[in-house]
Amino acid sequence: MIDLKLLQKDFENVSAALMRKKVSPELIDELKARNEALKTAKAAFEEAQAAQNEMSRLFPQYKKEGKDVSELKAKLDANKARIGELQEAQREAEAALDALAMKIPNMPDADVPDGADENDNVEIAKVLEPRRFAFTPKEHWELAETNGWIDFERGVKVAHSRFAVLNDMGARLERALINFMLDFNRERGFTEMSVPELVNSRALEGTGQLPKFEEDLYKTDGEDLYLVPTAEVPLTNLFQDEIIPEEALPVKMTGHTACFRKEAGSAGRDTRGIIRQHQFRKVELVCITRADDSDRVFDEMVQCASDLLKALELPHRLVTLCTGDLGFSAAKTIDLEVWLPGQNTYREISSVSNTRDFQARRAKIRYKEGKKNLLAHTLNGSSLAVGRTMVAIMENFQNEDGSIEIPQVLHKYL
RNA sequence: GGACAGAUGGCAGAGCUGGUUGAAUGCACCGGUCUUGAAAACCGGCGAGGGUCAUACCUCCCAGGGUUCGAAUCCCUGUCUGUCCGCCA
Repeated sequence: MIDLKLLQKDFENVSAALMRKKVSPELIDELKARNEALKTAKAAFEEAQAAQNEMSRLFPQYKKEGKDVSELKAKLDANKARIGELQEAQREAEAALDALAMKIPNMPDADVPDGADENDNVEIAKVLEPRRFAFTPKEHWELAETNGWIDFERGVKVAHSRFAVLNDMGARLERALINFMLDFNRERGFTEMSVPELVNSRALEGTGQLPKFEEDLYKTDGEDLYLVPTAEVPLTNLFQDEIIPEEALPVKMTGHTACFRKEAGSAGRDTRGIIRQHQFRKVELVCITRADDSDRVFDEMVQCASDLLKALELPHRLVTLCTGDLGFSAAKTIDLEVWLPGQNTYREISSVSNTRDFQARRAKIRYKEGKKNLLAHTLNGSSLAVGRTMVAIMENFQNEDGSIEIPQVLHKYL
């Protein structure tokens, strides 16, 4: 959630930032008005309550002195009714504000480029030269088929479209990649975690998937549990409602989960292959930092993901997302796009975001600095989407006969 | 799934015959005295959110509702935890 105090104090700049993320001026005005309405309602309610408390305190005194309490009681009864009304009004104001505020995205950082969509993202670096092929490189689904690594039909049979089965070497490669990535991250100081893959709505609100993006989530029937769309949700929310001692920061975690997404709104996109599945595995990085340390940790995470690709000998580029492509919770995001020779293009394989205190305010993640409790900064980044990494390996390491080499670093994992 | 017990500040643990109790006490932690230094001892501080220039003031003793002038304390519902039984990877 954005800082409503800041909105009140520095309306010009906050609204300008929100408008860069395409929040309408009307909505921003409404947010401000509702915030002020709540303040007014709260003041009235608390005033009536203070009066009630004060009068109530007279009660034991009166009794001790043997005085008649009936008049006092009448006054209290009258005020009590008023309190009820004022409380109701306060609650309504609060609910109205909340409903709106929870759907307002984070403010982009000042250095995030303006832009309408992904075409306006800004490339900041290229790492490794794409290999030159003496033949026309094939796309991964063709390679997967000839090598017998992926069974698309049977995935659909047991589940639904956009589900696939990995056979034999495909399954082993997936497992090898997960192990390799987790080890790689661990060596860089990230603590390996294994977390629930079903989470409650409070957690999803904390990281920003709810209330706005419910249609993208798989929900269990009759229970407040959703399948995780990313390990970011359980990992970040591990610290909800906590005040972390300063010396424990930064918290650096890595974990692997399956991720489940309905992909609502992407009908027809990437229907072939395993680029866009309802279920995929991902190794994630999540960090919680002091407010003044998140930029440094952000760079560290980007570097970590890039080095991982480098270790796998996969050419890629780093791209800063423009305001139009930035996610709901992110203040800044750098995508890593891997080169896919079969598709002759770069495709997203990792995405590292700094949400600043946006998620921390929702999930109440704080840290202690001296005597003060401050909102932490939370960051998340894929250490790499495993399925897309397999796609990248297939396409970049293919031979003319359709066989596939395995990157050197994975040999000991297979 | 059945039966019983419980949920209080960072932890432990009182209070639960309803009224300055936001909450005793111990530990931990922070500051100070003492000490060559450390420990011990002693003194002081020490939950969170809102509000205010700062006070005042309001809220929070799992959550929600109720009784009452007044609830951590009584009643109801839910959630979670523990123990025993059943079931099970």
